[in-house]
This record gives sequence, C-alpha cells and structure tokens, in this order.
Amino acid sequence: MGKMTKVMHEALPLNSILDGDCIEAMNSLPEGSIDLIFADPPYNLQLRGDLHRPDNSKVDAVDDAWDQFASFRKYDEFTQAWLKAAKRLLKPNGAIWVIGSYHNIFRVGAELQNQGFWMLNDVVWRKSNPMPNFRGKRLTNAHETLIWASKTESSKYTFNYEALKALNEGTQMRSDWVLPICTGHERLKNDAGDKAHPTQKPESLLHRVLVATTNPGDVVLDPFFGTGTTGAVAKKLGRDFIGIEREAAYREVAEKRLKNVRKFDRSSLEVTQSKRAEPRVPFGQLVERGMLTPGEELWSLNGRHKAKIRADGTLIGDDVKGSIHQVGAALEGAPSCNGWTYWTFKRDGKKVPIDLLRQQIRAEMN
Amino acid sequence: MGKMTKVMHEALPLNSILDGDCIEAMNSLPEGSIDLIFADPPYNLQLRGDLHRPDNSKVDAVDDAWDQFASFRKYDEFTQAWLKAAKRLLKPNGAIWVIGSYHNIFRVGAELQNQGFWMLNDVVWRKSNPMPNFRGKRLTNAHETLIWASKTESSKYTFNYEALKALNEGTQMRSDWVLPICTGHERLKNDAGDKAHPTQKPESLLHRVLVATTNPGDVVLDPFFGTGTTGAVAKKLGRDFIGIEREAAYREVAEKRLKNVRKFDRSSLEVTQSKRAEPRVPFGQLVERGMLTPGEELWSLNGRHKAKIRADGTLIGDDVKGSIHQVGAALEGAPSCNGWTYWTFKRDGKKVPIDLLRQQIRAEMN
DNA sequence: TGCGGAAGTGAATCCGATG
DNA sequence: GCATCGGATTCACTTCCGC
Repeated sequence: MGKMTKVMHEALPLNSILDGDCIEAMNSLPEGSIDLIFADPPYNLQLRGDLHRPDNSKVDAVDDAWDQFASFRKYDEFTQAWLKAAKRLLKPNGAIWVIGSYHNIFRVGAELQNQGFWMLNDVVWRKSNPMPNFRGKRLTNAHETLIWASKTESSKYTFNYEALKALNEGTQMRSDWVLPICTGHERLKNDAGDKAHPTQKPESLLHRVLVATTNPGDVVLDPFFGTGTTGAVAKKLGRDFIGIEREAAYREVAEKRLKNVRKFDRSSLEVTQSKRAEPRVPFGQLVERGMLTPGEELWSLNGRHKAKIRADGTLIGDDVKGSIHQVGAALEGAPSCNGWTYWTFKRDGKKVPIDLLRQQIRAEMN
Repeated sequence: MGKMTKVMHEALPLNSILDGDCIEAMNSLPEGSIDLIFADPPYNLQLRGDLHRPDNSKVDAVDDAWDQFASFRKYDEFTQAWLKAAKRLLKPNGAIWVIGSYHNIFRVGAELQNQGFWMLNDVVWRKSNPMPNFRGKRLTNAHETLIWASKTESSKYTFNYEALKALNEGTQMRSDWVLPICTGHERLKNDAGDKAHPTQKPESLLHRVLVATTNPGDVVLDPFFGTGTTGAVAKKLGRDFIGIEREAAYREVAEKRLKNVRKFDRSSLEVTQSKRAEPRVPFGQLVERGMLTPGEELWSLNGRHKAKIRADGTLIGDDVKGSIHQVGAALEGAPSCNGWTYWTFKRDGKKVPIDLLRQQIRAEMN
C-alpha cells in the first residue's frame, strides 16, 4: 500500500452517485482503481404485444427507453464499450460480476471472453418466486444468470471461501443460488406509490456477491446503479461504493435510500432460510430417472386396482387418467388419495411401495 | 402430407449412426427434414493451449489477449459452421437444444441469435451430485446450461406444456431442472472398465427434453452423438433418431447400447393433452340442439351480469350484442373473456356452467 | 390484536385457426 | 399477408381489508 495508492484512492468519489453516461463517467475515473464491478446492464428484451394474466390483469412490462436497442449489433457495440471502460478501471487483481437473462447474457459473456476477462464461474440465481408463464407456451423463466470473471487470467482475485461455506450451512457454496425476488417493503416505491424501478435486485443477491468476492474497505463500482442496491449492501458491509446512473429519478430514490442505510445492518443476512421441510419430489422424476418405466404397472396396496405409467409421469387406469393421486382417488371413489402410499410396484414378485423410491431420491439430495 | 414429404422421409437414414465430420454429414442430409436437434458440442476444442497463429508462428506469451481471441475465433468459426448446417436441416417449425458450460455456451448462444434462431428458454441443469471444487478457489460448478431455440421467430415449435406440468406434479415446469449426473449402471464403460465417454449425459435429461419438445414419430438429430444417449431415449420414446459421431470407439459403444433398448408400449407414450387440442364446439350448437333455448338468460359466474340468448347463438346484454366471449369481455371491461367458463345457466335454481354442455357434446363425439 | 380471504404483482422476447 | 375472433392460460408470495 504505497503512497500512490493512497493518493489515487482519495481522488475517487467514494460513496456517491455519478450523473451521466456510464462509459464517460467510467473514463473520468482513474485507471486501476476499482476492486470489484457489479453490473446490471439493460437486457435488451424484445417484447411484442401486451401480456395479460389469466385473470385478465395486465403485466407491467419493462418497456423503458433505456432497454431499447435497434439491433444485436448496436447492443454489442454498447457492451463492448462499457466493458472496455470497466476493464480499464479494475485493479490488476480486480473482478467483475454481470447479471443478465437469455436475451443478453450470451452476448455479454462472449464479449467478456473476447476482451480477455477470465471466467471464474457462471452463477444461476434461481428465483424462489418467479412470475409464471401465463400462456403456457414455454417454461417458467425462473432464473437469471450472473457471470463472475477476473480482469485477467493471472489476477489474484478475492474469494472468501470459508465465509460462503458458512453461509451455506457448512458445505461448499454451489453455482446455483436460490433467492427470492425483490418484493414487499424492500421494493422501493416512488411518490405515486408505483415501483420506483422496474428491475430492482434483491439485497440478498448483492449480499452474497459482496461477501464472496470483496473485503471490507474494497471499492465497488456499479455502472448501472438504478436505485442503488449495490450501494446499500456495500455500505452495510463496510465496503466503499461508486454508483453511476443517468436517470435523475433513480438517482433521487437511491440517494434517499442510502441516507437511511447503516453499516452492519444484519437484516439482509437473514435470507429466507431453506425450509427444513422435505423437498418435494414429483412422481414424474421417478420415470425420468428410470426407476420406473413407462408401460410398467402399479398395483394399489389393497390389491384391488392397477394402472399403467405413462411417459409424462401420469397414470392411466380403467377410463381414468391423471396423477398418482387423482387416479388413486378415482379408483377408490374417494375425494382424495395420497398416491405415494397408495401405489406399489413389483420387484421380484413382491409389492414395493413407490414411496421407497421417493425416499431414495431425498436421501441423495442430502 | 404429399408424396414429397414421404419420399424425403424415407431417404433419411433413420435410427442409425453416421460416421464422419458432423458438418459434412449434416450437409449430406436433405434440407428441412429434421424436427429437433439436440447438440452437445465439444468445448475444449482449441480453447486452451495449442495456440498457434494460422501461419503456425509461435504465439508470444505476453500477447495473451490476442491468443485468446485467436482461439476463440477458431471456436466461433466451428460453431458458425455446424449451426448453419443444423439450421438448414430443420423443418420450418423445427427447434434446437444446445448444452454447454461457461467455457462455450456464451459463444454458442450469441451465434444462435446471430443466425436468426429464436430463443425460447435457457434452461439450467442443476446437478444434484456435482463434483466439488477441490481447491476451494471458486464456487462448486454445479450446473450446465441448455438453450432451447426455434428455427425462426415465427416457427410453430412443439411444446407439450401439459405433459411437463404433469411431470412436475401439477405446477408448470420451470427453467431450472434438478437432475443427477450420469453414474452407476447407466454410465457406460469400455472394455478396460473405464468410462466410455467423458461427458455422458443422463437419460433423464434427454427424457425431459424429448417429452417436452417432440411428439412420437418425430425425427431427432444429434450431431455430436457420443455414446448415444439421445438415440437411446428417442428409441424408448418412439421417436426416430439420426446420430453423427466421428470417433469409432464411441460409435461402437452406442451401437451396442442401442441394440438393447426397447421402445415403451404405445399407450404409455401418449401424454397429457392440452385443451387446445380438443375439437372446437360453436356455442350456437347448444341452441340448435335445444340444450339451451333462445330467450333463456345466462348469468355470469360472479353473478354481476346477465344476458339473453338469441336464436343465432349470440347474446344480448345491456347495450351489447355478440358472441359469448365478446359480451362477457364487454360487460367486464376486460380485453378478452372465455365465455365458456364465464357464463352459467339455471337448472333447478342452481347455476350450471355452460362448459358442462360443451363437455357433453365432446363426449358424444368420441 | 388476530385471522381469513381478497386483491395485487413480478426483467416476459407468451396464440392460432379461419377467412 | 393481414385482420378477425374464439378461447386458453398462473405461482408464490405480499399487503390490505373486514370482522
């Protein structure tokens, strides 16, 4: 830690929000001065028409001007420019996080590689409460992707292995993180009572990122600051931050938010702990995994009924189709039925409850 | 379905493994003949090491940004070539799956977009038993990424929504799939007792992919066939496959494997159907058949509105005339309305949904 | 104050057959 | 090709309101 470092450090506009275009603002900062960059760039969503929920309410789309690009080419030029500015800012051992969805993350990832960033992990944020796919035309888009990369292959990047292991109840942290989206009181509102920003990220996500890859006193830059989640968590954790945001409305909300944040607030630490309840195992998984095969027959425990397994994990009995529970109930003439305890399969001439297979899967999961 | 389709179909080398380079082999097949492509391309190809310029001059170690670019460029050229060949092969409503890790998936995803494929989802295969990160320098790499894309934006791609919902015990399938890696008896060994292929995919993964996005009788191509997981699952599920594999050792293992695979019986391949597949019943038919009579009144399910049936099967409410859907939408001030579930008629003083009558007619049709 | 039910909502590339 | 229109489609939360 020589004199130069100290001087440069003091020149940085620490713990403030810069106004303006992120590339110009980054270029105004001294080279090699930042420990970590967290970036949540526009995703370049290409939404066509309106979308309604089955109850006819309208989905509030992300249709802001800042998310519009004329073409992939324009988006790539933008990505190239801000990543170049970002790389210049990083210290030799610095690193970057970028978050995105399938609309943009592949382009960002390729450009990171092109510029010589060194990928350390891609991380999946699995949303515990995502918005469903209302029209039933695709899979529920239940995750977003983060890329964690060091400035160069030889960078001695920061990784607090033990801290993350502790966060994960003593076992190594994996590349998939289950966290809820930002809702409720954490979700900032404007004066009209509407959400202040369409894509506010949860503090729990930033908490994990900053605990994992920075140390207290590090300087964290967020070139797409928005309403300042990165700044808020950095302040709580005793890291310095610099935000860049060109929309005045977002800056205002962020300033107000940051004023009320205190260091070492433990609230964001209390991420909804994984429920100790037994994980749900869909019956279909037994079929996919080959523990039972399509065409195989199941017998009811009482021996009075049987049904055949189909490729999608449903059963087909006499004139009845549906889940293990539905078919069991129908055959028994009962209002409901726990298929797991009702059905058995035959192995070596003996009836074995299918619940045994579920227990096997659950054992593997622990 | 004319003669041409039939002839082309018969010309395909169905349920066999082609020897040779995947691009040449693909180009030898007829255009527009494939329903689905599943591809697990290599990602270590020239990505690290073996760094020579095209003229074979040695690469300066200092110049490592350029090195990476050079090797990435080679990989991109390869990706470009095989994706182009793949797109040519797909039917207009065809689709592709590609699986990869952070080493290559960003480049593949960007190229898919560049070539005009239309991304439908990125899917995360969340491994339930990944290899830990032994050195503790990064996060446990616990997932791989799949991209599902249709040939073009306007393709009417296949998606068996209800079947996947059934596989997931009644709630719609998400973009994160928890499945174990391929181990145990499923993991193929060579004569020396070592694993026959370094990255054999689990059949459960292919099961889900094929149930989701193909129908029985579809043609599935796998240009990087390896030990033939795609073929094995396709055969079980009553889909036709074409494999391409240039390594003789893998082809041998795959041939042997496929010989022992049996197709599931036909009825178990049928999968839960969507309501959209049901025949359309015009509301007017209920009136024609006398199930409802002109002049009779319908009440909305919520009890707030009523309307009178006219002889032509339209409704008339307060200042609104039109179909059951149009009148329902107008009265609710909603953008659209499913009249079948919105309206009820009275029998013995009780409200009965008109959809019950439609179900009666549909039952008669079978 | 507590509880039960209704209402609201989230980075979404979200229809398809018929005329 | 484009306009029209039938009609299919949602999960895990949260807050708020009424009793």
